[in-house]
Amino acid sequence: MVSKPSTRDKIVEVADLLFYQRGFEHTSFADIAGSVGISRGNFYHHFKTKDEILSEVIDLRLAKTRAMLRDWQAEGQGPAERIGCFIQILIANQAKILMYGCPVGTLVSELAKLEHASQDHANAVFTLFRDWLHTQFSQLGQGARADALAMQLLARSQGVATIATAFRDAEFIETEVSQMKDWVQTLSAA
Amino acid sequence: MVSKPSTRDKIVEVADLLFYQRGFEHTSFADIAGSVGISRGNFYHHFKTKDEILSEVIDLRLAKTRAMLRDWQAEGQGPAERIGCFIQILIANQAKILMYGCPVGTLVSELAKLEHASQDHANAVFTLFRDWLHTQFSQLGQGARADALAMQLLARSQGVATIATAFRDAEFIETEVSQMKDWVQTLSAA
DNA sequence: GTCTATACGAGGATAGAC
DNA sequence: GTCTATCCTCGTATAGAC
Repeated sequence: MVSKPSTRDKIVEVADLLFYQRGFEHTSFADIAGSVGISRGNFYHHFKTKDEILSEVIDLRLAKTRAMLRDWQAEGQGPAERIGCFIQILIANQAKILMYGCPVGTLVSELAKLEHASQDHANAVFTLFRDWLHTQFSQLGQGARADALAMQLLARSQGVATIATAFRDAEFIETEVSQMKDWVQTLSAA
Repeated sequence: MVSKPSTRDKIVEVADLLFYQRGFEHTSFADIAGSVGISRGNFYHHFKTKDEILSEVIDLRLAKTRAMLRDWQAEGQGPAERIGCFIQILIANQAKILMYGCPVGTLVSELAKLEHASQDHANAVFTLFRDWLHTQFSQLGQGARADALAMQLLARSQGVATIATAFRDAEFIETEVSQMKDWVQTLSAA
C-alpha cells in the first residue's frame, strides 16, 4: 500500500539528501524548508530540533539499507554473487560518490568530530553491512575469518570512495571494483 | 636557527589542530583565539578571513608532509622499508585516528561538501603521498603498476582510518597494518 | 497544517583606542 | 600588536494568526 508522502516524510527525504550533499552542520533549516517548499515556521510544526531530523534521517537510512540487503539476499544466487551486489554499489552510485563520498562514511566522520550524540546511531548502518557481509563470508566457508573479511571489504570500499572523491577519479572506482570481485572469486574457489 | 613562534604561527598551529579535531566549519574564531590565548580582535590583525587561515593551515600541512617524506627517504634503507614508514603512521597516530580519522581524508571530504575553493589545495597533500609512493613502488620494480599501487595503498589506509574510527577499533588498525606490510614484502620479493 | 513575524544567540568581521 | 566595543548576518527556535 503506497500512500502519498506526508510533509514530514518529505522533510526527512530532503534532509537525507542535503545532509549527504552538504554535510549535516552545513545544512540549514532554511535549506531544507526551501527545498521541500514550505516555510521555516511550518518546519517546526514537524520537528523541534535539527538533531531530531538527523535521528529520523538515520532511521530512514537504516530502513533503506535493510530493504536493500533483503533484496540482495533474494536475487543473489550464492554468497559470492551477493557480496558482488555490495561491491557493485560503488558503480551504481559512482557519480554521487565522486562528488560527495560515501553517505555512511562521511556522516560518521562528521559526527565524530562534532562529538554528536547520534554517532552510534549513525554507525548502526555500518553494522548492518558488517553483519550481513559476515554472514555471506561465513556461507562462503570462511568460518572464523568471516568477520575480519567483512571489515576488510568495508574498509576497502570506504577507501575507494574517499580517494575517488579526492582525485575525482571514476576509473579508479572501476578498476578497484573489478579487483574486489576477483578477490571474492578467489576466496570462493579456495 | 629556531626562532620563537610568532602569534601568527601559533594561530596556524592551533587552527591546524582544531580543524582536525572539530572540523573546519565547526571551529569558530573564538575557539582558535581562546586556544591561542588572544582576543578575537587581535585575531583579525593576523588573518582577515577564515579561508585565509585554512590556506595557511594547508600550507603548514604540506610543509610538514614534505619534511616527513624527506625523513623517510633518509632513514629507510630500501623502497620496501620506506613504504613501511608510510604504513606505520597508522600506528604512530593510532589514538588520534580512532577519535578523528585521518586529517587529510576528513578535511578533503569536508571541503568537497562545502564546495570550498581550497579543495584542490587540500588535496595536494594526498598528491604528495601519491607521488612519493609512486616513486617507491617504481624503485621496487613495479614499473607501470607503480601509480596504481600507490593509489591502492592510499585508499587502503584511508579505509582503515575510516572504519577504525567508526568502530573505535584499535586492533583493526594493527591487523591491517601488519597485512599491508606483508603485502609490500610480497611485491618486493616478486 | 500552514503561514508570518519575531526573538535570540553564535559566528564572522570591523573600527578604533591603547 | 593587542585590546574592547560593536555591527551584521545567519541559523535555531518560538508565538500566534489563519
